[in-house]
Amino acid sequence: MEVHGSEEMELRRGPWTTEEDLALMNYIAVNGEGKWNSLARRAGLRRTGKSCRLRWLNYLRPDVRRGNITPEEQLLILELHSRWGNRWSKIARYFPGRTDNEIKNYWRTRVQKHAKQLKCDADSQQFKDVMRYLWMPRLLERIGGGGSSTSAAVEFGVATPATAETEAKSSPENSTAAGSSTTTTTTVDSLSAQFSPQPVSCGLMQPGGELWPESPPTALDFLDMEQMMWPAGEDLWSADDIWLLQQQF
DNA sequence: AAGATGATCAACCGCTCAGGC
DNA sequence: TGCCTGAGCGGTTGATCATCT
Repeated sequence: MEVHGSEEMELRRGPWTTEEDLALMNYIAVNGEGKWNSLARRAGLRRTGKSCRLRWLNYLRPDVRRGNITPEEQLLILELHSRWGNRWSKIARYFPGRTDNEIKNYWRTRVQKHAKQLKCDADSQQFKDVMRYLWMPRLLERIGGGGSSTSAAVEFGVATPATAETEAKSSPENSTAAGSSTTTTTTVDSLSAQFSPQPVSCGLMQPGGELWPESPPTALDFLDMEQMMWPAGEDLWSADDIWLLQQQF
């Protein structure tokens, strides 16, 4: 799409062409990234610096990972979002090769879709309970390949389907922010340990006083296991699931 | 077969912040 | 101190594709 205006303001918008991609990649390969506005001019691109930066970071970078979000990644997204909210870039640091845009899109399309199906807000406590007591245990089952989900749940600090109902009914307060934080801490700790046996400090403090890892160096190896890929088109929730959940709201 | 509807995701926009002058 | 620029973040939009009727 062309933008009308003076010669110097003849900026392009919309989808990038192959030629533009090549020009950007070639320029960065030779000159490196940064100073995006001048980079755009020197590379001969009629794009804003912002647009070039976004295209590079979200699409052209060689280490960008594309494809389905794995159950492990979904689990970690749920955990980290419950902790930090919509801090997408912060969350994305735990997913080597994934962009904040991709994680944000996943959340908006998949997670918020389920909240909508349940007729509740994705930020509501009700939905957080569903994620904690139903969604995450199911993801753990997937990760465990249908094996011992209970032991996996203990390891990851997530309620199993069998225990969740009892716990939720007997003690609703357990799912308050304070109650969740204990479980969440354990879960993120465990996930971080799983993904990053030798974490690199980034200066962020966990509640326990230990430093968070900055980027999990072994996560890519773990997450790249093809057998862990989420089957295309398969959804976590069946129509029956939705109906049953709706009865509880 | 065709139009309607929904889902996905690339790209844009507005805003904030940091650093240099 | 204030202004400018670069960089980054989160929210939103719109094009495209898939599915449904």
